[in-house]
Amino acid sequence: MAKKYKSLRGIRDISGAEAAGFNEIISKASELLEKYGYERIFLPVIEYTNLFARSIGEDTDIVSKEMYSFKDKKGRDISLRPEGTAGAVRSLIQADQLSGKIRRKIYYFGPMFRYERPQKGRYRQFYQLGCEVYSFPSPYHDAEIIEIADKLLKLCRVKDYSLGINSLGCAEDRSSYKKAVKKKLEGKVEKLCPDCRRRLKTNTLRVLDCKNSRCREIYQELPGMDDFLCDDCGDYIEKLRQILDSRGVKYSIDSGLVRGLDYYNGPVFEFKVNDSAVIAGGRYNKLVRELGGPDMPACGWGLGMERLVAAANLEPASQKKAALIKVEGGRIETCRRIADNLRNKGISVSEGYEDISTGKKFKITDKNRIVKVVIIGGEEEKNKTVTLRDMETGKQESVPADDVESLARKILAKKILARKTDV
RNA sequence: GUGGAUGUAGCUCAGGGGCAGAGCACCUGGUUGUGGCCCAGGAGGCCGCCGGUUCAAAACCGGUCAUCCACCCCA
Repeated sequence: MAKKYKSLRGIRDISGAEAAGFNEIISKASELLEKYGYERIFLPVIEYTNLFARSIGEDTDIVSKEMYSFKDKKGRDISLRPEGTAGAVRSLIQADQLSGKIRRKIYYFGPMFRYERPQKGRYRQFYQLGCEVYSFPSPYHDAEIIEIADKLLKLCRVKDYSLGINSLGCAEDRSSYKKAVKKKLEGKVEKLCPDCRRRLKTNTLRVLDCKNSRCREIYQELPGMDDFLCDDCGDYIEKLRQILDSRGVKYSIDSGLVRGLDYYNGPVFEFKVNDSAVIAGGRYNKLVRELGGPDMPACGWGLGMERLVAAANLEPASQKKAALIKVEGGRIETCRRIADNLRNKGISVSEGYEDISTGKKFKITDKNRIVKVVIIGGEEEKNKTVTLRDMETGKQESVPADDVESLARKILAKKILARKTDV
């Protein structure tokens, strides 16, 4: 037997209930976002590596150790995108969509790639849905994307999620805060965990996110970021809080929330379920400029599909389904005509023309959890009728073949329940 | 990148140096115009891969790859 091929490490196939969940979340999210004026864009999954290095930050873990990078046939350094924002900004600048525009709102969905050890809710190829607003900085925009995220989680019936908010301030605020943190910790470096000792040098603010209890104790004494915010940044986050309060969005201030991408400044936020971030984002006012575009502030978030599907309580997809079974004496033309008639009525119809026993056809129908079956055979052809069978009750009735209305009504009539308990 | 657990049939797993196993699923027939239940039969495996120890390895040892979990980090 030939060798069986396997998918790459951390790269999975998504099918069945999970795939249905993806479908449903995408349709809920895009409907919601479009109501707010966001337009979908489709972006490439590969870009030049330096786009990500420049935007996300050379020293971040994502760029320094988690990028799926390689050389193409001409030796160019390219990477599979680890997130969506860099490509979105690149695309808008390239098409000159930002200069002179007052506002631009976009959303995207697709696979992202990070070369990490796979774990629960974390894969090398994973899917993100994200949205972004490019416009003058107004806390109403920050509030809007947070509100949309909140609504989406509610639409997906996610239970027990929490929203944390923080302000990273502007570059000046951050650098004075960093200095203060370093100074305060100077004499205590030996007491910190090895990770924090490293972070202190490479990515100072990340120490605040440490889970180590001894580190946390030490950090209790640190001043908060909010003490270092300039008036503008302080007013901005305050205004955002007021707007969220007035819209009934619940949140808490989380001064340890620092984010792993360098391009953020100002407000940042995370929606968490069981300590795992499901939707996270913030403001990035300097990014467009950094990537060669005009001075265009922006904010946005990204959503982890695998994590959201796992946390969501979605209704099973609507079950407007029927199967069509041709038995001895039935004509394929008749079956096709009736199947199409029903499809025009919004019913999903699967036809089975395999040359197998009738029992087998019913068995397949049962396996596919289809409850309503339209049977067409010699008897029906002669009487110009079809037989409609309910697989749950076992009852059958005869319906005129071309009375599409009544046939469709009967198929949709009873809400189809889950299959009799599999005992 | 670090640590732990686990790789045996499609799935869930048992076994433990000497015949490759169970349940579920699958296929055929009983019943070629009727599924589930029942009965009878069947198919399916280099026991993850490579090497070592041994008369003999699925089992013991080493390596490797993969999966899961935790850490790091992140969505």
